[in-house]
Amino acid sequence: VEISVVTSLADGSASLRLQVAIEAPQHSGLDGVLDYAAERRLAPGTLVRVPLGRRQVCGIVWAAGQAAPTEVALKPISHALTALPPLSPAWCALVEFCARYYQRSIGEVALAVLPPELRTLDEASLARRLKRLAAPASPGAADRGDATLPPLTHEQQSALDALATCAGDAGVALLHGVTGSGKTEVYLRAAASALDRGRQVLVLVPEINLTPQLEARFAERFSDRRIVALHSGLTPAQRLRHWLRAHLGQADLVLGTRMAVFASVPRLGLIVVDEEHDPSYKQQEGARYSARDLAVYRGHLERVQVLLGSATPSLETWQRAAQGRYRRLTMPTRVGGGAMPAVRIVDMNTLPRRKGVTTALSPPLLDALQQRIEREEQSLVFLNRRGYAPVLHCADCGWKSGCPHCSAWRVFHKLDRTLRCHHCGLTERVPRGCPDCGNLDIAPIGRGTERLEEQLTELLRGRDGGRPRIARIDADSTRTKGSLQASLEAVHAGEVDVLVGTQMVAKGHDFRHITLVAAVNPDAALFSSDFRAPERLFALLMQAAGRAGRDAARAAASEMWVQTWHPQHALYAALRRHDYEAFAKSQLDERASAGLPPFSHLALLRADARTADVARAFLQQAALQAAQLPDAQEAVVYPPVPMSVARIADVERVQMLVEADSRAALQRLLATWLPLLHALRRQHRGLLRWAVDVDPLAI
DNA sequence: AGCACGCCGACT
DNA sequence: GTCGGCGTGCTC
Repeated sequence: VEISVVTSLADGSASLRLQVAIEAPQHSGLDGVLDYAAERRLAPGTLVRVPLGRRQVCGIVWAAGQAAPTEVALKPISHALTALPPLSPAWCALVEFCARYYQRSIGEVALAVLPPELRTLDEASLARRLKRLAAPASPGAADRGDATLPPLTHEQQSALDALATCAGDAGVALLHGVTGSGKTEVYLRAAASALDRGRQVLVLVPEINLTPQLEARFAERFSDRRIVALHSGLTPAQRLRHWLRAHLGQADLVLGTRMAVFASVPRLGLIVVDEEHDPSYKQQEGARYSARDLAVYRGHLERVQVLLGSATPSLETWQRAAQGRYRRLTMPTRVGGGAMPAVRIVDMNTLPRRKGVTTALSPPLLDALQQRIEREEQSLVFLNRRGYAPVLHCADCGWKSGCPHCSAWRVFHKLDRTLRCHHCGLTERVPRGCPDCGNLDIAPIGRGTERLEEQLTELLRGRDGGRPRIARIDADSTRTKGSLQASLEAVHAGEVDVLVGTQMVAKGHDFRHITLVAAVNPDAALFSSDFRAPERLFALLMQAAGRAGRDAARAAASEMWVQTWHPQHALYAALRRHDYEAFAKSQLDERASAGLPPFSHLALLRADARTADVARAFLQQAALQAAQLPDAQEAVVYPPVPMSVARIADVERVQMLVEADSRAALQRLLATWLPLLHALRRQHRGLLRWAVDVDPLAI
């Protein structure tokens, strides 16, 4: 910690100079920590309030090298929140790494990952909240008996044995277990071991929706321990309270979404990343960090074990395990010996063609669904597209329901008779007739979950001969609080015959009575320009398949149906055999020959502007600048291209791919290049913003 | 990002 | 004559 004495205050009194990370976005140009004067020494990690321009902002005392000399007279710190224990050096190191790696300012990252409420508190209200937290001791160590732990399978036992041999050491383990193999039990036992050593455990899940279920499992097992959740669904007050409990060491288990990787945890003993392959771990705005990658780094930093779990690991993780950098633990069979669902590929080409219907529900699938209803079993029909139909169309004049502000169609939602743009949010009532020619006969093209629900209601019969009981779960049906929970409970209670949903239902939920899962129209991802689309599709379908037959007694009869126009595709062949390893190998071979990740490292430079010309010109200039840099030879900068949705809310979006053989080379280039872009920006009138995405997931 | 300052159109 | 539009620039 470098704190030097300065004597430049107006009244001539001696004072300390210290560095403070403050909340200032990347493009503000304030990329470093700022210097302030203080009358006494403050530990790094202490929360402070400081003047910045004409306002007061929250800051964190930062440990850093020698302060850069500055001409600006130092302003004094307004006050320090010393009631709060300072953030640890390890926490600061994690933030610093994140800022450097993802090319954002330290202050931006540090303040953005604190609970918003904490940034606004003054000393008095902080003291009040801390006092309230201090009151109740740990929830009575009443029923601590580990009486009824479920027996472990051999696979679970050997995974845990392997973890135990290096417990307390740093190191990453990949727990590769098929759906239903009991990964959660391994998490629970590994957590128990860390808790017994007096440590805290951090558990990451990809989606908010999955926290209640996992939280319940942990709460049931560790009834004598305090568990807190950290995710954006909490009220500001809850989030602050939970964060403080973690920070003060009162919470033994911290469970949350990607933001939780930054939880301040003084006695960290284990990090679990469930469904480590899930794209939701990548933050998509601001500092675009990967919570999974940061978890690995944090484990390394704090010398604790990191457990990455998945049935379909990301190829990056798989590759590292193959290289021996991660320890691989494999659980290839389901608990109770249940079989994986038999995969049936329905060749849509062989079905009689009906005019205008391209993605029909095939008769064999409808039969299979009907049979499940008769047998009082449940089915899940998966379609990754919400709304009634993706576009409306006028057959007379050719009008389509485009969004006036985006290069995208507006989706027809029949339930509330609206046309909605899923990109900018524009929502209007469906016009009575074609807006261009007045034709009253405008028709939906394609199908979303609303329409699928409607079609299934028409085509299936309930067990009593009446209407089938169909539930739909997607972002629309779960908008109001508690509605997802209510729908899930209806499914669990057997009040639903067929569950229709988007990927929201394919992930993680433990349905006991589902014996058939169907993917109605998954083909689009096979021909996406995004090289990761097949990996995502395979993971999603494997995960969806895993919803079937979770009750071992019914597993033998469970099936996964896939309707496709490309039944010979290698992805489906691998899916049919539940052969992740073969799929991963073929994908890695393709990636290797194409020089794509994990065999190269990517960054995307994005530019947003009112016109595509301005955005493109900025990126072209930026590419020219990059070519001048000493590290230019180590990277390839590709020409700018419009993003797949080129315009959103009247903003044109263009991006440029940067590729390098090594992470270090990419980092070197970005570190020297991006500062130049702050200056370049000023030369491009009409450029709204630029940003870099390191290790982008979608390109 | 805020929050200033700064120079041009429709109102009391 | 002012209120206010958002362009430009600065914050230790």
